[in-house]
Amino acid sequence: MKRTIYDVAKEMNLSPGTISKILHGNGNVSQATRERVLKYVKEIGFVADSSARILKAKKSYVLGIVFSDIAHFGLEHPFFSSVLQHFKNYVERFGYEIVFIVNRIGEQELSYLKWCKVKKVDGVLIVTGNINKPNIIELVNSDIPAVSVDMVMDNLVTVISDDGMGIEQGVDYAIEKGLKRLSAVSGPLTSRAYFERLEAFRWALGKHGISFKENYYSEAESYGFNGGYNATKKILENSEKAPDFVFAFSDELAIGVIKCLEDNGLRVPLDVSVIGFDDNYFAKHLTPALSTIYQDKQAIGEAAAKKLLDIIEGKKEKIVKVEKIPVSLIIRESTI
Amino acid sequence: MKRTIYDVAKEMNLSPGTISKILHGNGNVSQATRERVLKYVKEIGFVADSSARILKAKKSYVLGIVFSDIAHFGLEHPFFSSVLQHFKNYVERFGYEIVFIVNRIGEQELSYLKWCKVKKVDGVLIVTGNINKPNIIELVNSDIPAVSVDMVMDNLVTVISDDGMGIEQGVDYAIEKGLKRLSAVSGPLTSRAYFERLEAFRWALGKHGISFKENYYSEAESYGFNGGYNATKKILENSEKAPDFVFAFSDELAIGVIKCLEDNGLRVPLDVSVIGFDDNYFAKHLTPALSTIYQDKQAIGEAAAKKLLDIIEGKKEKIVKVEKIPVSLIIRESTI
DNA sequence: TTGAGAAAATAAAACCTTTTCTCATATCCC
DNA sequence: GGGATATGAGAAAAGGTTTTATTTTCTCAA
Repeated sequence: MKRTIYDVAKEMNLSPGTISKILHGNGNVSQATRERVLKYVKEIGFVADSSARILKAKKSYVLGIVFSDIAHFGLEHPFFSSVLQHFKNYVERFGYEIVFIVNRIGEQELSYLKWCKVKKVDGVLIVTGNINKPNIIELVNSDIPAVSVDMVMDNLVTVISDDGMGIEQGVDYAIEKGLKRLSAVSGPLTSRAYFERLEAFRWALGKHGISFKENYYSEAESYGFNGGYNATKKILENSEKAPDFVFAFSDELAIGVIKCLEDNGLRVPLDVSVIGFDDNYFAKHLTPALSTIYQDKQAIGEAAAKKLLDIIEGKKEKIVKVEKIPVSLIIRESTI
Repeated sequence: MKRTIYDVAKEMNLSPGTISKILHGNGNVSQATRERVLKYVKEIGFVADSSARILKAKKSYVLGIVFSDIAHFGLEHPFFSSVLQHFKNYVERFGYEIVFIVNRIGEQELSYLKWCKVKKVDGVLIVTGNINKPNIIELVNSDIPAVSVDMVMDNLVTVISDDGMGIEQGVDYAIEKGLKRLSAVSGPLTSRAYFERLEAFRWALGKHGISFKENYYSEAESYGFNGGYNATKKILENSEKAPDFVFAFSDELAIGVIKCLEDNGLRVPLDVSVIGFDDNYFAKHLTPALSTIYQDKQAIGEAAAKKLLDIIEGKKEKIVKVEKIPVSLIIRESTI
């Protein structure tokens, strides 16, 4: 009962080629037949077979997603999954669908790039903090349109939050409130975002004439709660006077930071103010509700989508290489 | 520079058919040539074109995911995204990949079923609380292998948490602790899970000789924080004596419940104990840390994957129609 | 009426596999 | 040694589109 384009052609006394042109191409066909065919096609609900189309046309309307090993969070990662959701929504409006890139097909193993070629994906979105995988480097340097979120590389178009802006806002706020002993807890610096936030933190201190003190800073050995907790412990141990402000470079870290502070008899925000980074959806439900830097996941996802579609459609010239999405400081209860 | 199976055949002095058989089929070919070809193929990194393969073989090794409109959460939904992650991990081990089903291809709109046919997906996973969409019903009643999580329908294989077990454990615990005025806050009953939890709650009360009191129960008008908050308010207003236990049928609701309780001068857990449902990853970081029913997302995702692959591979007989995954009670600080 | 040129439609090749059927060769048994 | 059977490999069709080159049809001016 499944119809082919050939059947449709027969039923309409036309050739398959004409039907094809009407459905997808833009060759010469009269307005009259075009409308007639469109009407009929809609009526019988005909849709051209996808694999045959891809085979011949070498275009799939499929976008590959590299979404791997993000701190072993995968799809559950609150930031990346949100970005992906908005990316998905955006591209679907333009008839694209998304599929996760894997490194095998059936029994055969292959590189990401090879996979993309074999699948004829039109482009890829790279969502990962992990920059140094040969698989990804190969992909980025290929001719496949690619956009990344949160990962900066030569010749790779990227959308990121304006980390510098966020850090500056947080530090400015602390200064404004008269806080003196500003400290910071970063995630592993192998991640670009953390690295950049640390740089910005140094810079922002400098702006206010404060010198960066090693003992008020600690790099967590892991991303989550434990990382934040242990890093804070280290700061407390290494400093005569406890800090009165700690900038946690992610909300997850912040939870650990606060817990550690409290375990050491310090009250948040009375004794020390804490600011996180992300504004994950649980931030507002913590006690105290977490002050944090809001990252606009929707803007990021959509900007990445737009850029990727632009590249695919050949509008290369108008694409700026790295786009920074503004962030904003949200003050809740974890700061004075 | 891209090689076809025809090129490979030529280079090895064989026919394309033979190469194909070696790579994927299982026809008659001698061990010697098989090994020779396999070696060469690996060496040059040849992989057969996907669309041509799908076109001819009518099998795609692609699994469609219906993942729509879950309370407008999408991929960010902590429960479903986790289940999906584990599903994905499992099927990838067997050479399958996943793609999100959408309701259009390029410019053309189509039903989920049509989409699956056109794309030749081998099976679908339905991840949604929303049962009554014609699109989904049509899909379920088709000949496409389907498995769902959290959605029970005739002739649909399903994997769910053992909601009854969870509720019973929670109620048992409350009774054991001597709590007397047990109340419950449910999410919208249009969702099967909530409906079943409510049934179980009634039953569990009965088991202990307690009658279900309408004024100690409230159905939230939405899924999240606000839903829980307002539902609790209603209970407080409708009852002479405040409950000393409230079973929130999700962690998200529980946050609202606790907030409302506290806003009304009731201390958790001193005055009233609260138990949630899910054990989302933020549950342990709330204050007080939330006691809750742990749902095993990994077991659910993997069971669903296994079932789907079984159906696809024709092992229909050995499939039980609805599989309930055990849950467990986790006591933290929100209960006495 | 004719013919040039534009517009519309067609025919057929190409895209790259898989699979069925057939053929050739090797193996076996009496 | 000869017929029967197994085994390995190939030829060719089929799968359903898109696209290029070609033909047919139409329009309009001379």
